[in-house]
Amino acid sequence: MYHIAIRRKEMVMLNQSITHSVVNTNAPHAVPSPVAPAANPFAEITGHAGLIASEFSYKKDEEIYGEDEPAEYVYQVISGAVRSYKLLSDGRRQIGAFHLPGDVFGLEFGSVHRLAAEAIIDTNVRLVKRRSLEQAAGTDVTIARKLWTMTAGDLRHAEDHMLLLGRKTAMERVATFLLEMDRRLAVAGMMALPMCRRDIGDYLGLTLETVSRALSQLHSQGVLGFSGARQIVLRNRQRLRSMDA
Amino acid sequence: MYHIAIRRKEMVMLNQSITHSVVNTNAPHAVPSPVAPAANPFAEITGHAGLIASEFSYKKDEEIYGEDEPAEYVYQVISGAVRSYKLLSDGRRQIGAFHLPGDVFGLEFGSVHRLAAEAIIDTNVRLVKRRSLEQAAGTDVTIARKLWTMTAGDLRHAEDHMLLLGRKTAMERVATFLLEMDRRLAVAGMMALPMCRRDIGDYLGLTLETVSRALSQLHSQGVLGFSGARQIVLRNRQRLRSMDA
DNA sequence: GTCCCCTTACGGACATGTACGTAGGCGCGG
DNA sequence: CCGCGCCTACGTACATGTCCGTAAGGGGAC
Repeated sequence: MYHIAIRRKEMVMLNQSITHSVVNTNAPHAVPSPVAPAANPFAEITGHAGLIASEFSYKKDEEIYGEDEPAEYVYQVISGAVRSYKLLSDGRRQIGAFHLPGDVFGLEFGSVHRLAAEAIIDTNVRLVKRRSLEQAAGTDVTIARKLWTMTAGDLRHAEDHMLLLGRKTAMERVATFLLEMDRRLAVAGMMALPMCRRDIGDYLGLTLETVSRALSQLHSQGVLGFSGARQIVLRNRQRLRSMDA
Repeated sequence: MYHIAIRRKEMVMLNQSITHSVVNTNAPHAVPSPVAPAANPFAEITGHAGLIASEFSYKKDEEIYGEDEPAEYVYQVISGAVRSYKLLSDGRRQIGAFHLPGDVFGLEFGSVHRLAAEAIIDTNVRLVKRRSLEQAAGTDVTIARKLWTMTAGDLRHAEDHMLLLGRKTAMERVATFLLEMDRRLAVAGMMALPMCRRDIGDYLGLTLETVSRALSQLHSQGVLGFSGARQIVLRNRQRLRSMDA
């Protein structure tokens, strides 16, 4: 099951490479990109180097790549959401990052992916071959710098997240999470979370029950409001910031 | 106190820059470098770009740079040990990494240090100006690639550490720590830890007491032996690996 | 010899895990 | 088009456990 999904992806992507389409609108579920080209690191890179970018779609909970799989492509979320995670042998999971529209993910320095990636909801991505990027970086300092920038951005997030996982209380973690998501995906003061409580827990190093309890407590204190479990309005960001250690 | 220490460092480093000494043996506590030039990322870079590398010394517990301070220099440990950490407002601390002889630290993509750094014991470092590295990277793709490599290495460690902090038990964390230190600083099957139990705890997201309890338990099980609290011999690495989730 | 660090014991707190009740979404059938 | 029922996800309560915090004693390093 695992391997079948991979195999299918590779075949389609091969076709896309053969057609050399800059944007393959024949890809299943392809949609127009809502990402502004000006603020788009992918566009900057492909523009500079004339790289071929394809598009692809993943259904909810579909694996994009596995841990320790060869890193053939670098991805950018067009629409939807992606989780990057590591697993322990008994199934315990740590989500290292959520990737939202505009985010680049799957960029590796080495030859394999250090984390696995799955679509949280139906997701469209743009992708380029890692080899192409590496080659371009070998001759163009601007590209090389861009790759460094993106890895450094991931490192910054990881450093902040280590502090959260190692030293923050459950309530502080949830407050941090809400402020991060508010910053990254709030529209008109409201955010529509794509991920379930378990994903949030595995991101924050908590159980889904602890996340649920913390959110309920914040709700009863009037710090946030719900419109369904995943539609959240922050009513008191200052209060939330003061909770975030 | 905090600012006085910084001021003194900056003044001495300024002198070193003025003298343009490649290796300033007049720096306090300077010692010959035990780092092999061939496997030395600093030597690779400075060799390529003809950068000026100075040396400097820090006493036990001395601050090397603070969180959010301008990142003027990039460092390499010659001898001793360094901890990089973040603090919460109430003093809770998360150590993100230990830097041992040969390790490069303090490399930032942005203009400020995202973590603070302190000498764990008396420590000698080699350092180069960040601006020089950036300039060299702007013209030399090899340098640019090297910088990316180092940041990517830090990211890999951070990703592994997020899994530890978010999902491993106390015993698993200590087992992971012991195997990491064994790999990085064991000589003749024995390791001499430079850091105290509190540092270990703040690295692993535990208290020093929990670390102590775990080590005692491993000792009573014959997995490790002590020659003083910080001299440890691993007697059963396989057993330890099986404990590391 | 002195001091700091480490160890160890005990009580307690926070988060967990289990269990169960509930609500909302979706498909199916009418 | 509407209503029903199933299913997944979410909320809540209680018992448990792991880890923490305090405190006191011991040992090694300088």
